[in-house]
Amino acid sequence: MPELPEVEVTRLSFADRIAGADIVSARLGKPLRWSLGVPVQHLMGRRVLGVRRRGKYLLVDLDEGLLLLHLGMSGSLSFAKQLPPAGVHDHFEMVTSRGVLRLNDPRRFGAVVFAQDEHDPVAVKLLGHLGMEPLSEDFEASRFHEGLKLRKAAIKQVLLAGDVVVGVGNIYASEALFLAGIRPTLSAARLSRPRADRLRAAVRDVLQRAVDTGGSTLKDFSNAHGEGGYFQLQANVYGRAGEPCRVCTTPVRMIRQGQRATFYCTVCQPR
DNA sequence: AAAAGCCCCTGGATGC
DNA sequence: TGCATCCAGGGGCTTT
Repeated sequence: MPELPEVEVTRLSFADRIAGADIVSARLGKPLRWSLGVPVQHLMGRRVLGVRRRGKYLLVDLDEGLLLLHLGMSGSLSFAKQLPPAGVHDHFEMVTSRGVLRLNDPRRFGAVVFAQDEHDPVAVKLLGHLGMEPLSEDFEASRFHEGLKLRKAAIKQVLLAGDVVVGVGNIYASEALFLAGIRPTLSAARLSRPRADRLRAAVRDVLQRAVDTGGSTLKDFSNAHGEGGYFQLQANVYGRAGEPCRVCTTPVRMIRQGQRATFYCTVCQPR
């Protein structure tokens, strides 16, 4: 579910409010893809310093150590003074002096991991291979083009892989390629510098617009206040198989790349 | 080294 | 109504 925009929207919705909070208690539900790694008691008495984001991970900085949170495919966070009793899909909860932080994740592909710092082996395993941050200064055009040149795989799959640029998931990969006029099946290595620049701009543009509209709520995404996003309403191709392209009216085509659906316009994205 | 497949898991939609 | 099948916003791990 959550790609970079949804994770960032989530972060923005509670980071300021939880900063400075003291952890009173914590509990875990069913196992997630990765679980804490330390007893929950380890969190008690710690203070939350702030919340950062790296790719699709949230990094909750504590006065000692940090928590890596991942929302997987179906995760969402809530943060409020008070929350209803925990349901069957609430698998992590942290009571703090400023409110309760809770992770709801039906499919349990998400993760809550404690790391001593960013050099902790578990942090290196999860974050070490990640590519450039698309909305930050370090997303340099030349590095992007160089990274793509090393990859013969389809550009859509290279975007999804996250080792050249992070945060671009299945929705925004199709959307960015549409904006850039690039066919998703084209080998990444075959992108000229001008086209790589165009794609870089499209990735930034689509992700920023998605953050600004509260992310995409396809099914059940909501920020930490429980509010949904609206980006899905302006999707050009994602989820629109057979419907007319908003630019040229040609029916949008859906194909499969590595078990994932890809949507594109055969006319607006000629190659 | 890179690429392709395989899973992890639950729930909703669709079809018989 | 019941049951089977397919699909879903991710990504680390194993195998080629």
